[in-house]
Formats: sequence, C-alpha cells, structure tokens
Amino acid sequence: MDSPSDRFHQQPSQMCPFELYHSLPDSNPSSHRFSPGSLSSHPLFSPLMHPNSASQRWGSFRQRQGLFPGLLVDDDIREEDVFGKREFATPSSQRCHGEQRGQSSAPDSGEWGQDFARVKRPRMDSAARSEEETGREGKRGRKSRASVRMGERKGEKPGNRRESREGRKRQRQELKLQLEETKGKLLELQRKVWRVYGGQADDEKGGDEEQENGAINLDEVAEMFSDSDDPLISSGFSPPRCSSKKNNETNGNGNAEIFPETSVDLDLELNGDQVWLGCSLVRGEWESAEGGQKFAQALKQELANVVAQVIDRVVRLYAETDASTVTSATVSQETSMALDLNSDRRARPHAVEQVEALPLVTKSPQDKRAPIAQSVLLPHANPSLPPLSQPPLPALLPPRSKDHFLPSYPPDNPVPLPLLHYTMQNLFARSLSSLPLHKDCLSESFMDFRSHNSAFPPLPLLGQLEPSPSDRAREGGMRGGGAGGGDGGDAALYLAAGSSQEGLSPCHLKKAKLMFFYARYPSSSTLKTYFPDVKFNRCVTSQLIKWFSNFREFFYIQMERFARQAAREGPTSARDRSLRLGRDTELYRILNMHYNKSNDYQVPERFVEISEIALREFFSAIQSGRDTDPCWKKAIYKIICKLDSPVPDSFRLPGCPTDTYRMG
DNA sequence: GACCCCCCTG
DNA sequence: CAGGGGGGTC
Repeated sequence: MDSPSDRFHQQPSQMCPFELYHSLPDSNPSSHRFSPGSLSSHPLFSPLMHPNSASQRWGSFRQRQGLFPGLLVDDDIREEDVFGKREFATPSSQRCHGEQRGQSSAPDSGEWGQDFARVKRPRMDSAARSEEETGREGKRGRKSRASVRMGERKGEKPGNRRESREGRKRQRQELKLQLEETKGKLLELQRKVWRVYGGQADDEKGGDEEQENGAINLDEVAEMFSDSDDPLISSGFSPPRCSSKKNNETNGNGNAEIFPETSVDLDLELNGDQVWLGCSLVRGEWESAEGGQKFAQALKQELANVVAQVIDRVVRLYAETDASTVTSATVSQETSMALDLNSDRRARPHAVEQVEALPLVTKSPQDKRAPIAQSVLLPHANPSLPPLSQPPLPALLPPRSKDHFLPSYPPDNPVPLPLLHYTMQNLFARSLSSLPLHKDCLSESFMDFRSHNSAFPPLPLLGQLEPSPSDRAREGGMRGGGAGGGDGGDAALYLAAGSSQEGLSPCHLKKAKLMFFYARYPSSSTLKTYFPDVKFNRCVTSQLIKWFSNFREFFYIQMERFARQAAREGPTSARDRSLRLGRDTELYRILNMHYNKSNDYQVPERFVEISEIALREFFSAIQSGRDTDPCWKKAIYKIICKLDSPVPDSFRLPGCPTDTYRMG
C-alpha cells in the first residue's frame, strides 16, 4: 500500500475522522473515505467538492433566464432555511467541519449554499432597492395590519396586492421545494462525478472490470440529468461528453421553449473547451495524462487504502486471535475475547485476577479441579441479542470439536461480527434506559467504551473491532465474556460487572442461577468468591443465599412433582422413561428454562445427572410411602447437598459466565 | 445470638 | 423472587 496516499497516513491530523459518517448516508461509500480538507487542495477535486462554479453557473443561468423572480424577495430570509444555517467559511476552515455543522443534514450543503449565496449576493445588491421597497412595503403592511383590516372593512381594494403577495408566497414555496430538490440533485451529481471519475481512471488504466462493479459511465450521469424533470438540471448540469448532445435533445424535447437560451449557453461553454460546466475545472487538468491520471490513481489507491485499512483492522483482529491459539480451549477463549462484547465492563482492578484466571481456564484436563464437570470458555453468543436468523460467520469462529460439545449445544449461537454493532447499541440503549445500575459501573463502562473510539466515528462497531492495546491486554487474561440473559435485564451483565457494587443486579441473578447448575448449596464464602464484583454485606449475602434457597425450592418442587407423576405411571417402562432426565424431557426443559432462561449456557451434564438422582430419590420416597413423614425431604436434601460440584473458574470473574464444555 | 434452611405466602 | 416465621446448628 505505497502510494501517494501515504500522505494520508502521515498526516492523520488532516483527516476528519467524522467525515466518514458525515456524508450523506446514501452516498457512495467510497467517497466517504476522503476528507474534503485533504482533497480540496487538488485542482480537480476541489471544484468538485466545492462546486461553487456549478452553482454559480446555475445562479447566473437562473439570472439570465429570469427564473425565480420571487427569490429576489426571498433570498435574504430563506437562504438559511434552504441550505441550513451556516457561517460563510473559507475552504481551509472546512477541513474538519463535521462538528461545526451539526445542523446541516447534507455534508456539502453548506458549501453549496454558500456558493449559492455568493451568486445571489450581487443579485441581492441589485435588487436591494426593490427589496427595500418591498421591505418598506412589508413594514407598512406589518405596521398597518390592523389598518388594512380596517381598510378592508372600509371598502379599500387591497385585492391585487394580496393576490400578488399570495402569489409570491406560493412562488416562494415552490422555489424552496425546487431548491431543495436541486440541492439533492447537485449532491448526487457530486457523488456521481466521483464515481465517474473513478471509473474513468480505471478505463485509462485499461482495466474495465471495475466499471462493471459500479462505476457508472458518463452517459449514465447524463441520462440521470436528462431524465430529470428539473429543468435547471436537465438543461445545465450534464457532463461534458454527452452534454452537448443530450442537452440538445433535451432542449428539443420541450425545454427549449421554456429555456430558449439553454443550448446556446451550453454551446458556449462547451466550445470554450476549457471550462467544464462552469466548475472552474480546466479540462487539461484532469484529462492530461500526467495530472488527471495520476490524480485518478491516487484517488483510487486512496480509496483502496482506506477500505483496506478498515478491512485490515477486522482481519487483523481475527488473525491475531487465531494465530495465538494453540489448543482448542485457547482458540475458544481467544475468540471469545474477540467476540466479547463485555470487555469494557471489566474494571482494571480485576486485571490481576483475570490474568491469574487464564491458566486456570486453559489448564489441561488433568488439572481439572472439578472431577465431574469442567467448564472451559467458549465463544458464545451474546444472549442479549434477539434471535438471530443469520448463520454465524464460519471463518470468524474457531473450529469446534464435536467431542467438546454436547449435542444440544446451540449451533447458531456465535454472534456474527457485524452484529456487534447492533449489540452494543442495544446494550447501551437498554442499559441507559432501564437498568438499576451502579453509577460507577455505567460510567466506567461508558468511558472505556468511548475511549476506544477517539480516532473513529462514535460507532460502537469500530471501537469494538479495534480495541486499544490496553484493552487487549486486559482481555488477555479473561475468559470470553459474552454474558447471558435474553431478558431485559441482561444489559447489566455488561455494565454491572467490572467494579464492585453494593446491590445485586439481574446479571448476578443470572449468574447465580447458572451457578446453581454446579452448586445447590453454596456457602457464603463461595458466593463471595464467585461474585467478586459485589460488595458483600449482610444484606447482599442474605439475598444471595435466599436466591439459592429459592432455586432449591423450585428445583425440589419440580423433582417432587415429576416423581409423583412418575409414581402415577402404571407400567414400569413408562415409569422408567419418566425417571430419566434426558435433554429432551419436559423436566429438563423446565429446569433449563428456569435457570438458563436464555438458553445460552450449556447445562452441565452433571447437573442433569444430579437432577435425575433427585428425581429418583423423590420417586423412591414416594413409592415407599416415606413422604408421609413430615421430614421425608430432608434425607433427599442431604443427598443432593453432597453432590455439589465445584463451580467453574469462569464464574470467579465478574459478570456472567459464557458457556462450558466438558473435557472428554 | 448469628447463621442457615425450609416452608409459606404474596 | 422477596418477606417472614419456625426450626436446627454452632
């Protein structure tokens, strides 16, 4: 990527970062990539980006045609309305005018308006006298509005004057509409010229494959304008190659009667052979092999450069994560990081802990602390996303070993990367609107989030695609963090964690529920271990314990219910079926729904086994009539209590865990 | 007395 | 899911 465009790299300050998104939303994306400031210095592009001469031409044309007579009256008060309020500025001051021009919906409307204003100014001067008269008249009218009404009553005849005023009013309205329309078309012309020029550069280089890919030819542009029903544009704004012919045709189609001077005017222009449509563009400058071609190539390369930069960032991100992977677990983790929408929520105070957690996460199966179910981090869907219809991007996801996944692992869980944008927007939108979040969490996450984007448009996607080095370092020791929860409170997963908060958030509730898959009877110390982002006090501890008590209650109620249902089953075969807790059973579905509502976490097999044990215990007690004893459940509780598994280390980190898979 | 669990209730 | 009561354990 060496090209004249390197100067853009070397002089980033000249780039207006927000310019990319400051252009018209529907404009050619490639044209976004250039800042007007960088381009304005070029003899070719400057007139295109600041096509004052176009509007001058238009203005003078209009003047000659005697069009828009009402504009004379209206210029001084309506100009800003049409083009947006904008101070007149020198071109150099427009280099990074994105922030200054908030009110202007179209990026270049200001320039166009400005140029238009310049054109109109002389006319305004010339019309000043009549304007003054009109103003005086208006003042009179304003002053004597009551008297006019009186006069009406008195039998004066203001009818002609009123009619003319109303006529002018209508004219103004029409003119405003026309101006708006024309403005849009001018902008479109600008974009088309861009594309045309790019296509021409390709032609000159002999490659016309890109011509098919969207670069339109000049005839298209001409057609666009000749098809236009705007007499101004159809008669005055055609590119040179075809303007003569097309406009003659156009004029012959009827516009000639309306604008008899059009063809003459154009002929004059074109015969001059120096000026292109009054754009102050000397033909030689862009049609000569040296100037035009070079510049065209520079433009093209610049386009390619900027596009490639963006693509590079994305690819690099994934290349890095991919290259650093050794084991499947690491792959998973790294990819989780790449997909981790939650990275920002992790507070720096946790960095040490997170770094320490890495070896635990990637430890070998022999080091498993949990003999029953060992969880390792996996790339995981962001549970806050609505159901995705799109398939995942396979290239962006690590290969999955079937051995490492349970059959019911949702195949379409991973988040396609482009959706991160939406996700983050959703998260922040939701988090800002509805969550009882700790202020610190919110602000910290938000600040981190914004800090990513200092050089980019304030779009979450770019910030997420290009985490700062510190962010990457922070993520280095983290598990993948797309937290879970399809319900409304899940946004807290991203914002609640990362700093200690006194209260428990929906995130914590979800985490607690997932923890229940491993520990039905967690001690308070265990809870403190696995909720590091919670400031524990008596109340919080009690609440957490109460949560688990409620979880147990629900669990046992379901067990008893299904055990009794199985006890009612007559045949042994049906009973055995009822006492099995496959992942396709109703009981499993209910449990999963309760503890893993968004179904974004793989229910540990051990939990299924324990549930089945509990179910059979209940069934056995019911069958044997022990349920008549008021304390008959206690024995079962005791059994289940002993079956707690170690909670995966991923739960030690703030926020919600993602997913697990069992080793072997 | 503190803590925890279960149960009931809303 | 939370509040509250009753009971057990330390």
